[in-house]
Amino acid sequence: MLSKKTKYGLKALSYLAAQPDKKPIQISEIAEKENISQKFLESILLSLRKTGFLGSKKGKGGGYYLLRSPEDISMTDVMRVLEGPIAMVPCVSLNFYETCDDCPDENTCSVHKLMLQVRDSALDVYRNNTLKDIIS
Amino acid sequence: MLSKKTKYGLKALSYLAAQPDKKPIQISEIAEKENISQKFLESILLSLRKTGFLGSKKGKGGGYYLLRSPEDISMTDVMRVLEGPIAMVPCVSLNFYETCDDCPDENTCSVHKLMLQVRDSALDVYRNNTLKDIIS
DNA sequence: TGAAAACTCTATTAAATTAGTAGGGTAATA
DNA sequence: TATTACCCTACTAATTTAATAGAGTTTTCA
Repeated sequence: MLSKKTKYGLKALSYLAAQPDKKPIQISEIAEKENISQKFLESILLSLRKTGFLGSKKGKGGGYYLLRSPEDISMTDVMRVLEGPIAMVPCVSLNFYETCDDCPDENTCSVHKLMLQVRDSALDVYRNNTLKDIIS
Repeated sequence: MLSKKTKYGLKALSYLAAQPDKKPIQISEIAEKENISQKFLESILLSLRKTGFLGSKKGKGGGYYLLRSPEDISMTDVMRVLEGPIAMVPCVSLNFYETCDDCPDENTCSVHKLMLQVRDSALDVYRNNTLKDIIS
């Protein structure tokens, strides 16, 4: 299941991408328009800023804004930051790989085999979608 | 993330599918060979029996066995029983559909748009894999 | 220059889910 | 008829999620 954090993060990014210009948008505006708890959204936007997706401006007239164009923001990167691993098991994860302690051999593991395909198909989708693709 | 229930369920089904004949296999044997807590596995096998994947035989020489051939068991059905919805959000689920209470319009929702593709790609994988496919 | 606006950070918590554990009960077979 | 093995209910510890609270800091503009 997609976490609320990811869902809200995607909505916030989409909201910013849909703006006509690059002016900073206040957290309160995004929270209200997208029906998100403001405090929760605060922490999500903060993590998107720390990972290079958003910039922020303090003080009056401040807020958050996209650092790159929507067509340059891949869903692969966004999902990894917000949701974590794309793989459903660590033993097929590209960026968060871990061995299964209960599994003697990955190569003969049926779960491994299936989840590898699921990961690849999900990656395909994320790689073929930028922020621009999902807002139009 | 894939739940342990699903992981163990898949492993148990694979173990049964890999048997040379259709003799009942005891829970204790599967639990030991696949490194699964026996009591936990009990509850998983029970749910697979109730949903028509497994049969069981009581008494001495009893155990669990597949009711259908591995090539007739689709991963789509197995995943829905073990893991639940294949979709990552209820608003794109075929079998467990629910509206989002925070979302005014599905058709313009970027999350909806992305997750629809992810669901379809996952479904493709599950539909193209039977139990036989993942054990060989 | 100072007050308001807006971001930043830490800590806490309530609810839900997961992954088991415990223990008794029931049915079938040799 | 005793043993084997499935069946069922209830409980619980750990983890994660989704906030909530509240204080603090920085920037801007009048």
